[in-house]
Amino acid sequence: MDGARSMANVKMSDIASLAGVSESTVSRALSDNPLINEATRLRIKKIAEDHGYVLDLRARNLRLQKTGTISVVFPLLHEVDSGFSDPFFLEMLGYLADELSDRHYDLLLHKIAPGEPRGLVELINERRSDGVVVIGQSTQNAVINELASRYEPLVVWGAALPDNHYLTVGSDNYNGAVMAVQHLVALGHRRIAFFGDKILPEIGERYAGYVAALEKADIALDPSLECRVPFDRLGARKAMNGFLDKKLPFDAVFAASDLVAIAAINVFDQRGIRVPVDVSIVGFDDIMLAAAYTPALTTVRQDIGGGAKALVETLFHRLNGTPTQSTILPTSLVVRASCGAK
Amino acid sequence: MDGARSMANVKMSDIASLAGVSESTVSRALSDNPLINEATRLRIKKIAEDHGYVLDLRARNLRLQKTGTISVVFPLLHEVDSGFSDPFFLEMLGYLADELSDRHYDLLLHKIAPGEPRGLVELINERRSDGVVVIGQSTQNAVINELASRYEPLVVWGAALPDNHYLTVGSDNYNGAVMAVQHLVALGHRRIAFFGDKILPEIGERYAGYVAALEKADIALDPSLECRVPFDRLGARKAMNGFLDKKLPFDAVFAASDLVAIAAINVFDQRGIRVPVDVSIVGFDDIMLAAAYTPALTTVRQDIGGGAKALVETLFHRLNGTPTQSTILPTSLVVRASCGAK
DNA sequence: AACTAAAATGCAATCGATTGCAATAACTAT
DNA sequence: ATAGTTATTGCAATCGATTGCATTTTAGTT
Repeated sequence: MDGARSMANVKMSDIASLAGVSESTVSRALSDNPLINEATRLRIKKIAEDHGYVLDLRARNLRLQKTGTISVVFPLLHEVDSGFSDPFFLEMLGYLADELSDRHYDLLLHKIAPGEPRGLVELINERRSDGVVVIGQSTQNAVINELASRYEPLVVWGAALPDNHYLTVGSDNYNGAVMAVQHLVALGHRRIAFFGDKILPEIGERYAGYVAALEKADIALDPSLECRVPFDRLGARKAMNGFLDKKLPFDAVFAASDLVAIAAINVFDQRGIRVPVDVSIVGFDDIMLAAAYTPALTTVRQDIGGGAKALVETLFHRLNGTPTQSTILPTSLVVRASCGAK
Repeated sequence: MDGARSMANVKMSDIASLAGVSESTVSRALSDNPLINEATRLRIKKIAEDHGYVLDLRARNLRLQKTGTISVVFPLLHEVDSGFSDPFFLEMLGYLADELSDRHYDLLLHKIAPGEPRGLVELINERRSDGVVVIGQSTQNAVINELASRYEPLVVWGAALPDNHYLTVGSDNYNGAVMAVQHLVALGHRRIAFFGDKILPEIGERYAGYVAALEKADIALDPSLECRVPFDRLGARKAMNGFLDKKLPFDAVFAASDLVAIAAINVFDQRGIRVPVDVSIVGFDDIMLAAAYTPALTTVRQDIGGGAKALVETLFHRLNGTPTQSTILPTSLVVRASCGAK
């Protein structure tokens, strides 16, 4: 770990000697403290510049008791696929990176495995970051709740569950699902399947919207039309094939996410079921690839950029002590080819 | 920034008083230093545990002159799309996160805009991380080269350009492209278009492979069959539509990335050109969605997981002073439906 | 020129750890 | 017992900044 850094390592005391002043003066000059004489300030800045001086953030942060960093945590949905699975999360990450760097904050990326929620607690205790954004509550609701009672600068992307004690930012999953299903109903579909795992809070909300929309359209809910699709690719295919093997008649699918929709179209294709000719399908998320898919995916758009912005704003309000609330972002239906309406 | 942290903030000196020993002893006990008496060590650890003590990494890192963090930098390819564009990069990011967390290192995520390469230099100077992984040299080769001469713990994912002074880990783009094009040739195609922007080093290597494979097959290179597809979605569509407007006959496409291939299939579809019936297409990357696409994409697989591993290993060798070299990872052809061979 | 007010700078403590060296306690051998 | 080890523990300096308070310098007033 030595000899690795071959770059000039100028520190504040060096600049101080060079300028013939004290460290205090250098510190103040560099931070534009008005106590310092204009001429002195300029001279010091010039010297610092010339010698390529850069503040050591470790030291400054230790002194100031902050870090200039925000942790972004992804609870993994399952053990199988070790990478991030859903492009949705990744788009969110990109936007978060933008929002944070606009505020000159750094982004510390963490993944926590389903087994070990302790990770979150340690992350916080080590004081590596000034606040935490958790992307998706997954099945960790209880842990997050417990944690939030002791740690304030925490915001979660996900569903606003009734028993949450933590701040959330999330999409209006319920109404998004209602719109999706109503659209399918309007196209004349009656036997609409639900593909997704409603154990996850957000998916649960989407399922509730599905149920409500069916009820409103006077279509009896047929529980056998629900296919519990897990988040890993193989499991998903297996579940969907199992569903198809039952040979239940259905004319449309409301998929709980675009990824599920895409996987479904693929499985359908292999069995000669054509989308949207034989079956209409609507997804959820509007990931970048939804528009580029063939057929292009009808889907419920979540405002990912807006979500990232709200997450960061909410977090900074917390950090500054400004009162804030949870946010629910509106969703909208994007009609494309996969539902046959085009 | 005050009152934000409501969590108990126990520090080492607190544990020391509680245990009736000095801070030194606590420090040593917690790090299992054999100097400390077994009984004392256990007692101190117990107390620390009971009081939820966690090391303040800022302080430790300042003292030890390290950070326990690795920066991962994404040079943005274009100004338009502010998010990360390519799922390939994001899969890479996921794997890097795994590799680093296995080594108990944190991952600091950075994006640098095309305009301001200074970002990289500052990032390094602020000493926020012990090393840097740059994902894709983009068009920043000169900057990276200059930087690498002064800063050692730096590894770059990308092409091993002849004038590089920095360590790289990358795929065998050339041979991957050769395989892809040879496959198309073997299927009887003669007019094979190249879709991609060869200004980027890696794409340049793929183009070279394309040219070589054609030559070997005695097919004259037709420059009009090259379509310079930029990285942003709109620009890409525009370029491809422009290409199609020229009505040049072609029977296959070698796309420089899966994303380009997917976009191409989409544009083709809108014009009634069917894949693989009318045109065969081969992509590059094997992103997760390549298999899930309809038609499933024939593509050149890059070993992303292996790449991430090599990047991290190479970087740690650098940090430890162990001599290392650049790595070129083998690529392989994955045959699926989009080339019509299935 | 003398004195006061204001402006500019420096001193030294502090953030929370680690570690070389000195000091003390506990043992061993004679 | 006594000197000589050896096993434990503590002191104090250090990492690189920031900042309240004291101090010096400069400017302003009569």
